[in-house]
Amino acid sequence: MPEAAARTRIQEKNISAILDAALEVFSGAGFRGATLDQIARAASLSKPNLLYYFKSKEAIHRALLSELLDTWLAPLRTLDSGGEPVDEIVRYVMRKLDMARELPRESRLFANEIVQGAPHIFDIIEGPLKALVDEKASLIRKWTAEGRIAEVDPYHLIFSIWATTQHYADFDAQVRGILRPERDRHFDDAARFLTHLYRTALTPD
Amino acid sequence: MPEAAARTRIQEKNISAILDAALEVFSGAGFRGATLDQIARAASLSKPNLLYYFKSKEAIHRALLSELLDTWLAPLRTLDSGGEPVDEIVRYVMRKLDMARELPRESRLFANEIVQGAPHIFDIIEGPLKALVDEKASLIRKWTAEGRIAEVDPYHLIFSIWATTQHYADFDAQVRGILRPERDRHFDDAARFLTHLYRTALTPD
DNA sequence: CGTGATCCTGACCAATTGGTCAAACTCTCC
DNA sequence: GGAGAGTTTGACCAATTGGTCAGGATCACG
Repeated sequence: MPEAAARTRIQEKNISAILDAALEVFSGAGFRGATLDQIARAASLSKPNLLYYFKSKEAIHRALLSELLDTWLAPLRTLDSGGEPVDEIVRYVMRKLDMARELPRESRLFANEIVQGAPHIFDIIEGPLKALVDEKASLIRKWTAEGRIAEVDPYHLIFSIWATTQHYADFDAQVRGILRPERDRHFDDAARFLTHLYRTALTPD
Repeated sequence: MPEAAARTRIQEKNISAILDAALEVFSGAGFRGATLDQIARAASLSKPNLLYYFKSKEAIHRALLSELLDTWLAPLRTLDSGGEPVDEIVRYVMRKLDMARELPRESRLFANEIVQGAPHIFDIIEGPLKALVDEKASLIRKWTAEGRIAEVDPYHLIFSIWATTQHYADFDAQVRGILRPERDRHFDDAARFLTHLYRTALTPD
């Protein structure tokens, strides 16, 4: 890939076309399931031209993951010590659910990666992601200690929020097969259900 | 594959070796990520010998999925109208969580399949699975109507149970990366958390 | 023990796939 | 408008992969 520092107009356009195409293909087929030909076709470029911008399939994948990781974790970062704890967490759930609706490809990209053992991002999970989760977990523990939310394991609370929200993107095929809903209708129902679930479980007795 | 009706001792042994090897490989790499060589090696057979028992890679995958589907859905089938509703559902959650611990490969096999759009089992999802879920959803609705559990959308309740429990198998790499726990310790914490989550959310006010 | 069915293998094949390269084309900027 | 950097491509390659096949080994059974 040409230097990021000074990008041509053409580079700008093609690199973002490639990343978008790669997101489409990788998220639908996983790393090994995706082929350079598919990505090239989706980006309307020839295969050698792809490899002019990225030196390998791996390089495209790596670039995609690191480009999207920040976006993906942004909602958790905004979990803040100001505000009413239960509201704060329910708001986080709603933001994550919105992301599952708006960015299902991104969700599935990470799902594919992690289901297969996170071979390309395990160091990020153990490092920066763990650090972020640790930080938010102790915030939640503080809230518990102050009696402002019910006593729950903060790590498993976070896991359950990830699981329940991302489910609607990652397992979309199953959800649609069972509900056969009109477009996106079920997200509203999911929002209502999850609000109830977390509000009742977190409100201190 | 030779007739199921009358199986040789050798067939019995090799077919189950193949299916076990295939479970290992497919669950870790997805359908396209898996290769016949890997499966053959894991089963200690030659590749042509694999293809003596199953006529294609697809055939192995199909056989695996249909063999495991019943096991996988058994816990939902046992959700029964007898007994206290909240206990009944919490018991279902615990059984699903046990399965994530005991049968993570099976969970990941289905996860891989569904994340990638369920190409091989969409008809099963729309058919028998939907029928089963519909049936249990109306049981839950009945409980709601009788005031024996809180008012919740039964479909999204079931989705959330699948999501939260299977998460520990499917996203194991992430869970381990963040918790770094001693072997399986975190399943006990998860059980406690999920019990609290569903008990409080489902107990009628 | 022999014979037919079952089981197994090495050699092979065609298609796909990630990747290379030299040559040609096109843009930018003086 | 021309020189040099930047961009694109067709032809090609080696490795991998799913699958075939003819023949040989082994087993069950009368």
